[in-house]
Amino acid sequence: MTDTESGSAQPAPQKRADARRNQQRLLDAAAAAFITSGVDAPVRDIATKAGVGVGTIYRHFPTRADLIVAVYRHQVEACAEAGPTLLAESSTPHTALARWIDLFVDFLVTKHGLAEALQSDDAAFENLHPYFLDRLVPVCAQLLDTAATAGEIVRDLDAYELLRGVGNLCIGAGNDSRYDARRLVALLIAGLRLR
Amino acid sequence: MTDTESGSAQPAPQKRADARRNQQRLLDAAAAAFITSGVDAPVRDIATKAGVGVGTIYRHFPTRADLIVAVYRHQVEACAEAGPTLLAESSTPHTALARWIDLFVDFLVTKHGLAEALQSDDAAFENLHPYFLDRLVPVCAQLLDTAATAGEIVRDLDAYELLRGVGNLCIGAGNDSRYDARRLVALLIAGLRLR
DNA sequence: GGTTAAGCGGAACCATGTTCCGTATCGTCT
DNA sequence: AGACGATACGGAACATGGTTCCGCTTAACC
Repeated sequence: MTDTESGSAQPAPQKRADARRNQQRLLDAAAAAFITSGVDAPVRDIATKAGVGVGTIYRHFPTRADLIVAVYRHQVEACAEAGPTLLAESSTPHTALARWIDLFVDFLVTKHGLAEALQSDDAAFENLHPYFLDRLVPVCAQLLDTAATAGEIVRDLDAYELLRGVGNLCIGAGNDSRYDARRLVALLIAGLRLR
Repeated sequence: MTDTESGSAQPAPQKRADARRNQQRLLDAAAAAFITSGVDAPVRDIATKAGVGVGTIYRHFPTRADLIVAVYRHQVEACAEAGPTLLAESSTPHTALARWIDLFVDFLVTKHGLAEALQSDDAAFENLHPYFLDRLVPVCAQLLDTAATAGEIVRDLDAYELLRGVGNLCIGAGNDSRYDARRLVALLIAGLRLR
């Protein structure tokens, strides 16, 4: 699926074996660290866990966002691909939209601190926006548009704004039993409905 | 209103003049710094702007939250007091609720980074939650309860959750013209309505 | 085995928050 | 006025975490 190896022509000079090995170790260590300490686990910790020096982490993943993207790429892809599927399988476009948003929320609340990072304007996370947005906004837009065309929801909200809103609502879910992000997201989606 | 001076008895030994002067300077400098650099403006910057040493800032405001609270206390009070007033003046409880939430949103989006800080689990901001919540949750609860009793909105959402949700939605407003927190908050409030 | 460039490690540097203590100043008492 | 103790001050020193850089290692190829 990705553009690594077996590509069209020459531009893949095949990295050295130790480089590939270290990259994998870093991904594993980062995934583990993200679970225990959240997505802003100290760089040194991740490097130590992977048994490499800090320099190596920066060589493979220049910014923290690159590392996060690499770790979660599969899941984001899965979420993106679920959009059309749900649209085909659900009884109404609004149902599909609601279910898809559920997937998105699940993804965010299970990754400690990811929602925060996504909204943060910290330079380290800057590349996170483009990646998530490029991949998910079109999917969400299609769901919104289909539902709007079916006359189920209001028209004047674009996918970007909705995704950011949902992402924002997910901030701090998980840390606080009195706050249930899913319920608020559900209210937001309910607010979209035409009455 | 506050419990400073002219109190009941002995426990106010009257601070030294330079201490009071520095405290005021710090408040002014912090207010200015918060506008230009957000609520996490570097401690040293604020101290320099106020013409004092960093030690002085910590003596007067042990945590950043204390400083933020001191700077914005008036406005939080005003917001809290507006609750009953709106309830008395508005045509319906739901209108009062919507207007009050508007005030709250206005407050948050005009203070660069305050919404972020409010939701952050950073230890430095820990005292921010109690203050805001103690002051505003009861007000919001009364608005919610009145509207629910009037049969205008759903019952199963408590004030804490709503305020956190609205606070979350305000994160990053102001930095991004494509994201309009007010619109999403309005949708959320719309989602509360019984239909 | 010899050569070379990709890759590595981690010391060093920078930015920030936080603590601590020697010194300066205030307020008061004589 | 002068002295004295308590209060408050400043900023150096320390802690933490991100980021850079360069001398050394080693995989890959001849």
